[in-house]
Amino acid sequence: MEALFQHMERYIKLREEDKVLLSGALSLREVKKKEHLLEEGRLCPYNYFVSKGCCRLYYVNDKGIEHTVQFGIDGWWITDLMAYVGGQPSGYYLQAVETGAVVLWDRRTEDALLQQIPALERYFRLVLLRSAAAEQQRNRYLSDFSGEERYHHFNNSFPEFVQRVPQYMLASYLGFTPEFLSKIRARKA
Amino acid sequence: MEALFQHMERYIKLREEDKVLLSGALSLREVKKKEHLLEEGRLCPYNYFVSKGCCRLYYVNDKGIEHTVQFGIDGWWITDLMAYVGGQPSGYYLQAVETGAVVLWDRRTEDALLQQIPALERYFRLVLLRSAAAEQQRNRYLSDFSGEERYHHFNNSFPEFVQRVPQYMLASYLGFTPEFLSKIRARKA
DNA sequence: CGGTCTCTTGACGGAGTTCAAAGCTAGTGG
DNA sequence: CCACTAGCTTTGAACTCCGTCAAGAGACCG
Repeated sequence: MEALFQHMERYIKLREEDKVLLSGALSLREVKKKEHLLEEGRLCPYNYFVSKGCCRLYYVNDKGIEHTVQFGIDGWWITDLMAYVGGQPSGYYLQAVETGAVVLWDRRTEDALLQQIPALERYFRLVLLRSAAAEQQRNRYLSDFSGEERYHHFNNSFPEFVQRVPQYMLASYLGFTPEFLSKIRARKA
Repeated sequence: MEALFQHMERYIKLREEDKVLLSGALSLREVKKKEHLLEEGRLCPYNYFVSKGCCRLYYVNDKGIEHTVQFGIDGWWITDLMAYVGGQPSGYYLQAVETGAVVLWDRRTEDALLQQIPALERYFRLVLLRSAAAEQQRNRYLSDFSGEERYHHFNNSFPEFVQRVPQYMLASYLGFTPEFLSKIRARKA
């Protein structure tokens, strides 16, 4: 929870009473490695702030193949936005990649909190601005680079992160099969 | 400009004085077909509201191939978010696909306007929420469907829009070459 | 240890690209 | 209002990246 306050204070000022309000309204949830926070077909009234550890958002296509669409590490928000906004059943799974903790932001208490702490409107606007910008960037990498280029680029940009996740998750995030990732690595060695 | 007010009023209430403030701070710009609002290498201190017509955001890769990353029709915001947020030179082009008009939202007057009309924080939060959700959706289509499936899906979803844009733009948006689009169409006929 | 994930390796196949050339369309100026 | 040109679309052949399938080798956890 403290991690969330710190994150918020990078963008807005929080008074002590705001923190009290937030502490009362939000809940911190510990998650074990591989545990699911959301599964396909369920409603998703939450936005998740990764306080500690690492989560991933993925879906399973009709051939049974997993596709990771987002990793969320410490200090990122992550959720199925369509299901969060629209209230329909989700088409995604949200899973803890590592043991850690998330803060649950509940859509059903969102309006009340935003009224009591108007600065949060600004906070979420800025957070969304950055995540939309990141998505735009990711789209560009996915469409412009070859699989091998994406791997090397990602590997150079986040060398420590690559060690933290299994290769099949990384492959599905980078948009190719685990077999192909294995072949890239064999070439480079 | 009136189109923008209507869009804002779908999410928040605007007082007459707010509209006066906005009218003074924002500018409406007419654009001719094929005209560029932003070019690679330039700064991008604007967010663009498409008031009438259709714009597209694209980049050119090192082989000289254009990739359309977003279409913005009436009632959508469109810009290079990285360059807008970060203030670096843009890596994108923003071009009018049809003759029309856009409203320019200037980052340099953003803070002042948001202070004078706090409800706008909420408006932009909700707009960004929806556009981030749309990007998440688009990512899924791009990674999970074959080129041919994407074409048919898009064609069924937006049959009237497909008529409005040249095929090479559509192909680059759907993630394949104009030649391939031509072959899909030949198969179906 | 034993079983279940995870990673590697190789042969084959297919979706989509590249290159080149020809046909078509639409905008522009005379 | 027609003719010309530049840009857009079509078509085909060769090629490539990467997926699929299958089988085996590690690696991790109870």
